[in-house]
Amino acid sequence: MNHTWVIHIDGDAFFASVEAANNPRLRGKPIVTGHERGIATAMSYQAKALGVTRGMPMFQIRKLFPQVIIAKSDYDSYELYSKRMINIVRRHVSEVHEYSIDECFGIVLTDKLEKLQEIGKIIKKEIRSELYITVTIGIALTRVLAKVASKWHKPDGLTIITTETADEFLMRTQIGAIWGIGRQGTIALRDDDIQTAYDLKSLPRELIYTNYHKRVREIWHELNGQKVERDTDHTHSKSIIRSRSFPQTNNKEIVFAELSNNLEIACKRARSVGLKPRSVYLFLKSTDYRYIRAEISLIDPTYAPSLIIPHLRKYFIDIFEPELSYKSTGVTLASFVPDHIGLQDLFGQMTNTTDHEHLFDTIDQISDKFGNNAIHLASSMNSKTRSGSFSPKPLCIPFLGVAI
DNA sequence: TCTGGGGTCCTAGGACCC
DNA sequence: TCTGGGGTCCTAGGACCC
Repeated sequence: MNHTWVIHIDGDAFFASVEAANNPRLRGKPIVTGHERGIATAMSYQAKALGVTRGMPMFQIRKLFPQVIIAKSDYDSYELYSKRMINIVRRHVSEVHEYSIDECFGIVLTDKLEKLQEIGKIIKKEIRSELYITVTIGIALTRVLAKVASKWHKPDGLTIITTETADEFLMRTQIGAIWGIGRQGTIALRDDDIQTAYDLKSLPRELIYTNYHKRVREIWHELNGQKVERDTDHTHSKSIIRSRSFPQTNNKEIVFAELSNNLEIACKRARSVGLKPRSVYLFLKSTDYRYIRAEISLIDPTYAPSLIIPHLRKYFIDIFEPELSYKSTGVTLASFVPDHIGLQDLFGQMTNTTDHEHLFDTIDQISDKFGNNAIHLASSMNSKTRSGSFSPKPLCIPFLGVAI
């Protein structure tokens, strides 16, 4: 009888590996990415071996490990490699679920362990020879178990967990290491004297159903080899968030500029995936951790920020409290409508958002050529966090604001 | 342990209605 | 008008992941 196996593919030190793949001189060297943020976002295994950790400040890395190569993040490349990696996986499995930029799940139907081994090996081989990066693969009957397997031997590993071998693996896996159980969950389960994945797996069903929430119940099933269907395909995002923190201020114009800038960038992303939001959420975070938000419902969904700005300003004025000091703002776009669906009003007229949207198509082309945010809304001018704000030579363009 | 940002999903609790 | 119960819908916020 054939079983449906889950194969989990996980890029090793993904961002750092892509840097090395793009630049052969970096291969085998200690690399850290995140130069633009001043802290390490990803490290190659060589850098990890030296003792570099996630979040470590760059100045410290430079001082302690002068041999480390510091690169700035190149998300366009990471996206590209991610797509290529998924395409290779797609050649060998019947179904692929994209999970994150460096991970995906595939489905394989077979009852032969050798076959699984073979598929795992060929995927690894093709990714290595075509992309110059390595991946770690975990195979098991469920996603949770496949994640246990891929954590087992990193980097460049291939581990299969079968029904027969599952208990050995689970006895040696701390509950906190299980996918879906975080800090709070670990505390709660430890209180019940559940220390390992095996302890959780072995609990009687009645106990799981009377004492625990949905998430733990689902994990319990998956540890027992029973698949829980859940949407892991994040190909179509349900929301686009853009937020940034900045040096604290109570200056209304500056805070609004940050908000406006976030809106512009979120809209650009929405345009790139062809999704128009119906809902726009804005939030302000104050230095005393107050979280103030508002929701805008758009009558005509649009990803032209110029059409949203007037609403944004109105709601912003409502929620802005001048006596507070702020450190962050953000914008969330949600309730998307695909942009190939033309919205018509009651009289069959196309809605009048299209002029603005065409304008932003053009702006997107200009930014592709001259860099992100070569052009931006005048309302974002005061934003300190605008990417590209270090570009030279301001250039005035009538009606649009200023391009830098 | 926190930093920092981009996401998804679930739950508790309030509002509202019958 | 109050009491009570039940259902639904929405939102804020928590938890988790990468």
